[in-house]
Amino acid sequence: MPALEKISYDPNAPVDPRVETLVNELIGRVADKWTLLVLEELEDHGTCRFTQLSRLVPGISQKMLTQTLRAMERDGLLVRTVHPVVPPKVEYCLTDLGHSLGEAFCGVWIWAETNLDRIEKARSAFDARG
Amino acid sequence: MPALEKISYDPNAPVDPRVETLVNELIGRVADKWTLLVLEELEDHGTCRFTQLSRLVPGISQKMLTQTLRAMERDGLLVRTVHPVVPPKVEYCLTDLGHSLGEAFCGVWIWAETNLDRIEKARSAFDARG
DNA sequence: CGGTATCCGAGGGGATACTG
DNA sequence: CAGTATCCCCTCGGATACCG
Repeated sequence: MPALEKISYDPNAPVDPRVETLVNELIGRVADKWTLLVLEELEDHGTCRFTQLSRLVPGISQKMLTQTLRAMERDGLLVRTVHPVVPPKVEYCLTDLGHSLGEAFCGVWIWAETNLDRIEKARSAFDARG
Repeated sequence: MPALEKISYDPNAPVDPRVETLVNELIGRVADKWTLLVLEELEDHGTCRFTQLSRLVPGISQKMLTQTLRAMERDGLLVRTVHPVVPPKVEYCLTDLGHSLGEAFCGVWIWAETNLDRIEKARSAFDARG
């Protein structure tokens, strides 16, 4: 497992509480299930079209895909390009900011993969205790 | 900004789709707003009591605090210790697994702090475009 | 193809009251 | 102190139908 501890981050550093609230909101927004799945697919496949994404992201509805893509575009995580042709062609591509978010989430992704078994065992043990 | 790119992670590595689903569910579970805030406070302050946490986590209701702590205990992220005294005294303490999750989320936290301004500008620009 | 509009049910989550 | 129980609102998100 890569050494994440190398990251220098002082949790005791004084942080403006207003900023802290904004950061919490931002993380809440960005740690959304669909956002993460769309982010993953765009990282893996590069530029994608709408229908392509709806096939790649398992279980997402048209509505949620539209909402998720709009929110990500608004946050500057991806760029939406409309090609003026018939039939319509719309492409979605991650920005540098989007890629950097993907990299930031790598640690969590690795953590989840690494500890999946451990957590399932913890759950079984907890449930067994009643 | 620390080099997160040092983390070796091949997104093209073949992953059992069943495992992928479980990982996604796990991340969805763990990336919960209240879970992250409780995790942060326990990292900063060490072992805490129930009422102490309810004061530390801004805006959390008793109900959500109870639910969040139970879920985290079930996942093996923290240990709940009941001291048989009157008045009751219950202490919550992160496990190694809990700490490792906190470290994994460091990258996301730093990303959010680093890019907060950039995202607010992206939003303003998007909203201005109509 | 790439959406928007509308309806609707499940459940997330707050407020309040009560208990060992 | 550290919860549980109840009520209730209100948002999230799926299903369906329609449009440029």
